[in-house]
Amino acid sequence: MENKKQDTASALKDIISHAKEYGFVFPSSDIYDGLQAVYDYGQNGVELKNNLKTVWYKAMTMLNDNVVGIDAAIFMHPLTWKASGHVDSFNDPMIDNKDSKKRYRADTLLEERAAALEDEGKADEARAIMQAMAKGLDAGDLEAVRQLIIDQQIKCPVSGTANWTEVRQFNLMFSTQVGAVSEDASLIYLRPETAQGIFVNFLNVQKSGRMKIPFGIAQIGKAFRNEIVARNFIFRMREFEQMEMQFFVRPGTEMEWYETWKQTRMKFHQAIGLPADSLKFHDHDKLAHYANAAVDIEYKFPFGFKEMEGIHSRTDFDLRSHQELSRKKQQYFDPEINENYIPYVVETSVGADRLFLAILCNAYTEETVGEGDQEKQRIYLNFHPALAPVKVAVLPLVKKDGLAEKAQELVNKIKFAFHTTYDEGGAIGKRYTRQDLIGTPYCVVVDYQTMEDETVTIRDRNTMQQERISIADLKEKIGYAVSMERIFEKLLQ
RNA sequence: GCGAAAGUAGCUCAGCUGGUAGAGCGCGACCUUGCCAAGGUCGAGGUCGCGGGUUCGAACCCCGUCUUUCGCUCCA
Repeated sequence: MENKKQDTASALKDIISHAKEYGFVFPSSDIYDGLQAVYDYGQNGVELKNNLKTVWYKAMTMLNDNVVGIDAAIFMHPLTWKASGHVDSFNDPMIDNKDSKKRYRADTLLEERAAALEDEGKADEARAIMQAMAKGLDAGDLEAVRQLIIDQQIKCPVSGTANWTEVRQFNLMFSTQVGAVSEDASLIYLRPETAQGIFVNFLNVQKSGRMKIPFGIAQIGKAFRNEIVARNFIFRMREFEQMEMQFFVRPGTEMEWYETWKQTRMKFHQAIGLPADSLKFHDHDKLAHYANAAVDIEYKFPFGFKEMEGIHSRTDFDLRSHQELSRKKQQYFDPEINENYIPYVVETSVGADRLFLAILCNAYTEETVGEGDQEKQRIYLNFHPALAPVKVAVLPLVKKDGLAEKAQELVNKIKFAFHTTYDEGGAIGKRYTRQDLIGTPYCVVVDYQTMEDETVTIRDRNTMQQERISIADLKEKIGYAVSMERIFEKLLQ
């Protein structure tokens, strides 16, 4: 058990090192020692991530003729977050007990105290507490709130002590100001989820696109949460990217669609190369304020099975809430049943960065090749060819005798069809390894025979086997293998 | 947030009781070679995370701080 923990810890460390060394993920602002829970994608990481986003977006919008995309702004009207429940849910003054390590809402502790006093017939005292607390909170004077808790000798119900930390305002939303003059400026939030951009555009899309229920709106975009604790590399970041689809359905049919999307999404993860036994559903015991059913798709990360995607039946919570606050009807007239209603919503929401991490962890392969004295450790990234950052590396066997020029010529022939790289430095074996380490599925070598008969060898990353083929067939052969169509075919099965 | 460990070259790390910085790999140029991390020569690259303190002198001791990893905690 002890060993296993060490193994999994080092597995993640190896992947983090590899990600940095080979240009996938760098700590943000690295030269300034990084910024907690913020990361940048490097030259290979951005290719992989873009491929993931593309395959998701196409799987949503091209494979389903009733799903369309949008790209909503990160800034939204502040009332959006009032309607969604984020403003109320995430503005709590919190306090920790140092002995029990339990965290409480400071206002709740004081309210309970006041209620207890009232029961004892000390209504005046109770009122004084509530007034002092309100004054402190309104003024943002958290130290006063803490002092109040200490003065009242409120103890932690678990540890029974009054050993409290400072009171801190926990707000998961980042805020900033819109407007150049600060007095005129209004507080605005960086969106903590992309979903609301879809909800507020529901009618715009439905009317302009003449969409009929059921239909979906898909979106990829950044979201921001001021996480208290961020852990596990890019698993929980302050700035992250979501790939979301909100599917609008007739009330009463939501559970069928919930089931359908559950299965569809699981199939997707398997189609892009994640093994079935590393994926599982995890039903939520405790439902969020907006949901009547919720399940996570979890992936077996080196630190355990963790949420990668959430599928929620959100009822009409969001649209109804927006309707109330905006006073604009969010209804759909269903011609089939001749009725107006606020649609129910089934949401699929996957973290692009989490999916990236899952794909990277899954791809990282250490294997022993050769036997006896020839035995060697080999590391490669086993990406689905359609996801790999670089599809093919063209390598001249040697630099001289015109082989380099011939190889360059070949690069120019294929580089517009798929991401191609050229490498002439060092021994051929080293160059194969360089490509293995970033997960390039194919290496094409120009050798002396090429000069005579226009054939090259093509080497497969996983098997290391080579095959000699004609240059004329190269584009088609590689193009077929690296196309996302192979993934879509699996989804349609 | 609490507790633990770590931070030295691009990477992995060594560096003794405090005495002005090392290896392997990688990287660049050239020579040799030519199908799975080849050999040789030369070279670039570090105010030892950062800031203080102690000391004649600090990578090393002390304090603070930042970052990362791990365990709790938290996660609409």
